[in-house]
Amino acid sequence: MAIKERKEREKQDMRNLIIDSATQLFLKLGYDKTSIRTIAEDIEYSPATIYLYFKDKDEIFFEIHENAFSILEKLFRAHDVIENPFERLAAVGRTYVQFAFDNPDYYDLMFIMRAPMTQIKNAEKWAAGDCAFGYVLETITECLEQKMIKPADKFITAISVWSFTHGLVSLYVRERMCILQMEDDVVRAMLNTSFENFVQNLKT
Amino acid sequence: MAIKERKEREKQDMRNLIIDSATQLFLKLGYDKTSIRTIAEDIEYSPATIYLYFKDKDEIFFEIHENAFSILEKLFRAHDVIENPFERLAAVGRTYVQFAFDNPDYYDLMFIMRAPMTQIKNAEKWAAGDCAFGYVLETITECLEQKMIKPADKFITAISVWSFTHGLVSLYVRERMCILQMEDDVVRAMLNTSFENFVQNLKT
DNA sequence: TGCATTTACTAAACACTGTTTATTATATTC
DNA sequence: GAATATAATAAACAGTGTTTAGTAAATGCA
Repeated sequence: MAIKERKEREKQDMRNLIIDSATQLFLKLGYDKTSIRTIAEDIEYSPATIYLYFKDKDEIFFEIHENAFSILEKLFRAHDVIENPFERLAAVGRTYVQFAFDNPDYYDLMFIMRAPMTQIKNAEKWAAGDCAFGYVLETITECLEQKMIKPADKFITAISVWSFTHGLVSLYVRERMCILQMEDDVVRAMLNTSFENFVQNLKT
Repeated sequence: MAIKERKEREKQDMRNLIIDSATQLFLKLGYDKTSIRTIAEDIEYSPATIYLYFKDKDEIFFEIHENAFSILEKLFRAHDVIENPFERLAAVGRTYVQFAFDNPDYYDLMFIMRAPMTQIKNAEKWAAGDCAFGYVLETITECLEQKMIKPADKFITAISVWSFTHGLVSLYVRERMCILQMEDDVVRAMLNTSFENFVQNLKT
């Protein structure tokens, strides 16, 4: 009975079709304008069909959120070749900032929006976030072992690095950097400078 | 003709009634569940009446957002008495973090949500934000003049201080600190420690 | 092959949302 | 007292996420 397997494949194909359409619409129109009806129209199915493959809208956006994390993780992994852990940490940070500038909608979904997080409420783990944070944590641990950055608890340091970088880009993404009354590229340059200063200050 | 003035007063009273109701509902039920209809029911008027006093929902929340800033500003001003600018900066930062912990909904509206910012799109200024950021900027300028913190551009330093602090609390408010898998009060303690470390590292 | 059952899908509805329009009742002016 | 201006609203519009009941096709079994 290969029918069961074919059905399984078709079910997965349909999920992919929905996710692909939702992702494309999300990046083009933003979260609010990507409604179940918009997706349904795009894939030429009725809105109700989508609910046969996903529990609710949040579940769709959790999947997009996970895909975005896998993109970021690949960008992180590209720095595995950097031997010096401090240089690797700096490179990962720059990649994080650049990713947010290049993909503000993905960044928003990954680190700011509430929508995808409702899926993890009182659940075991946030695997995708764990993976990205874990990468930073490992690199920081190496830096501490080799006494390349100021001695401190590794968790405190990881939280600090992440918070600082997230603060920079999230204030930008959510348009609070307008208080600077500066051109967009000037603001970005300042954020980059700010990040470089921060990283240098981590040094022993 | 004192009628015009009375009408003006009545118009302002009605605006206050709407804002007070909206604020109370927002703090109790959150942004999403505070609908125009909910507010209308609460003040015992029809939904359409609200539109005679406010352009749209965003305008209501912009006003709440401004009130929240005036609360934060008062808390900031309480530190005016601290002579040492570095100690003042540290105190303001602690107040900022505490404010976010105590009023997560206000904090969200002030620094994370898009809703109130649509009112300032391509406009002259974000007065409330300017005021709070200005206070930090002034304090940092004093610190730099008295060579109490590491020499750097005052804007870069202000952005850094704000970003770091915002990063800490916004990751907490938007529930990303769940990756730590720790009790809520432990997380808060770590965020406080992280902040104290950061402030100490600013020192010359 | 023919019939029963399961699966896949959808039209329509439900309960909401922000917002606008046409209408009515009240207050003010002349 | 009649004409005008103001204040408030009922009802509708165009959306939203989601559920329910019903249909048509594919599958399992005799």
